[in-house]
Amino acid sequence: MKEQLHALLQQSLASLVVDGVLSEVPDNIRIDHSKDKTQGDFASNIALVLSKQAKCAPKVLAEKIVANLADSTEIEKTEIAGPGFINFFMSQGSNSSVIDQIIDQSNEYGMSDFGVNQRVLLEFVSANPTGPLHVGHGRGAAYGATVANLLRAIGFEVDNEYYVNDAGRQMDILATSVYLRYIETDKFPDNGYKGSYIFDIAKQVNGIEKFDIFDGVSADEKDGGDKEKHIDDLIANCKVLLGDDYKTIFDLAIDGILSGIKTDLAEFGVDYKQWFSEQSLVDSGLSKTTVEALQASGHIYEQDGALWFKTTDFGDDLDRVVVRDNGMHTYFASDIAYHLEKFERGYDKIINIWGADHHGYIARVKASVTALGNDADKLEILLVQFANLYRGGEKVAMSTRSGSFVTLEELRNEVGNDAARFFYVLRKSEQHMDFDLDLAKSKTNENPVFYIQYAHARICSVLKQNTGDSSAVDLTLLNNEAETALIKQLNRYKDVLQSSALNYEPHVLAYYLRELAGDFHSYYNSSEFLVEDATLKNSRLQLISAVKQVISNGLGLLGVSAPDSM
RNA sequence: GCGCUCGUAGCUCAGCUGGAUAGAGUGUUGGCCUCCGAAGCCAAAGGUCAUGAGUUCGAAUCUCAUCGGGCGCACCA
Repeated sequence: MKEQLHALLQQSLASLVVDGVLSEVPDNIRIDHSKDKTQGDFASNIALVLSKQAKCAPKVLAEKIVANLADSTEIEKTEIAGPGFINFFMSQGSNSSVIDQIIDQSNEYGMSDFGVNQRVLLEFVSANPTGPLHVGHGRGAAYGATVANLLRAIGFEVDNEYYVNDAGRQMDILATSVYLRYIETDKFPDNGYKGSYIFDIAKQVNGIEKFDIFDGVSADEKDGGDKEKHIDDLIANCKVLLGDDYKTIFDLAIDGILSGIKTDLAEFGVDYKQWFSEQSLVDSGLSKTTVEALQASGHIYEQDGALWFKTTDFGDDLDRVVVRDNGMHTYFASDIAYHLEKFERGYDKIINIWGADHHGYIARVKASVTALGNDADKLEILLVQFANLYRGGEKVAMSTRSGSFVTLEELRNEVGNDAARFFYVLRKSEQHMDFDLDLAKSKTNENPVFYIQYAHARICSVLKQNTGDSSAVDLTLLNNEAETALIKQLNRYKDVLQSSALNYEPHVLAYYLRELAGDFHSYYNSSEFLVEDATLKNSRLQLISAVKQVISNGLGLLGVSAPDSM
């Protein structure tokens, strides 16, 4: 319907170009769903946009545009309003035809082929496997999974990926922490992982000799020493004394934590196509050859014994080290290789979802992409802000270091997956959010998840009570205020879905569903559905069936269930 | 200090690729169940869109400055 209006406007503008009123037809003609019913169903600001080009007042131009519009049975009337908006009032039949479309296409309704034949790589969460996911990761998980769903709904082929940082020092600290819990010493490094999950992993270790790995190590911070050096010494001792057994502990630690993360995400409705190992980049030699490639193209220089990548040539603030003076590759070096590898897989679009605290890394990663001859515009980095938890009106204190954080699993158990998924995407991703645990748990009208689910359940309940023949339907009977509003809302769904997806903004869909549910609840209170007149009854049931379908489809994309009863 | 980001109703937030009287929820106040699920509906009150300039026919939206909050500025990952 909107497409037809678009074509009609384009035609009209083209004829005005022939008449010499306009010099050219713009390629971005905007048509919006009117926010107020007195302004019709659709509105265009095109006359305001082009008034300068036409050298006449917007209202005058609007009249010319309307006069040149071809006749259409879909349009009941047009009006010029305000400073020069053109308002389109569509015929009732044109508006209500959406109901049939929704019923026909059922679960598929709303989908489109906008992104057909385009492949997207979406990397998200990618938390270090040094402990269970916490509520901060949960937001990235919910956001990423929903963005993937939205993009798929409009035709993109999306591959979800989790980058596993299984190489490097943090993993050694993890393994050493596990070993220390295994030998049950009362000494523990300041920098070790202190969480209770370390004990659980340590319990699975058996048959490995218990050495005193504190022999000869430098002092820890609490004893006036350097905590970094202290733990590095412990790791070194651990490796030497344990020999092959070190790898056994190491693998046990990472496998244990990673499988926990996988289970957690799967239960949260978040699925991955691939878990990409950082270590695999080292093993395959790609990390090394990537640095060599940068060297060959003259982007690397040596200083103080380290190799620096001249990212400032590509807009970064400072140059960055890729190989340390001890010969170790930095995390950044792996990241360069990883992104190169991503580009080589031939995706049309590569999206990374990062915690907002990593925003400082965007410039250097994009620099590396450009330096290696790829198009950095293909790489989009979306940022997700932290979530603050509130319970009983008080902010829940969290600190990763001390191990006192609320895990994603605890959150899911406390508020349920539906509420967690919905609350996480209810706010714009780059916006700080306050997550009110009490509200998410409440089964009252304060809770938007239940408000929407309730609308769905209510419709199911009504439909269940219907008896009799349902063949006689006349959608033109749906013309009271509540019905008109509801039909108008249904007509918006496809556009909402598309813009929500293209802008990576799930909250737009979440807000829409709340509005749709609200319009339904109003309708429910103002009109009776199961009336004597069979044709009217069937028509109303068709309408609310369509509402039920759209709620179900929309919630599905958000990863939230649409129960028949609650 | 430099960079990024945010500042909209008591509270939590939409609206930001410039457009018509700035919107929801919650909270407050007052109404609606002999009727399909009251986990609902209706209504009222509530605003210097942080502040000040600028661009424009038109600014919550774009530009600059100031104030205030968050984050980032490692040969860590």
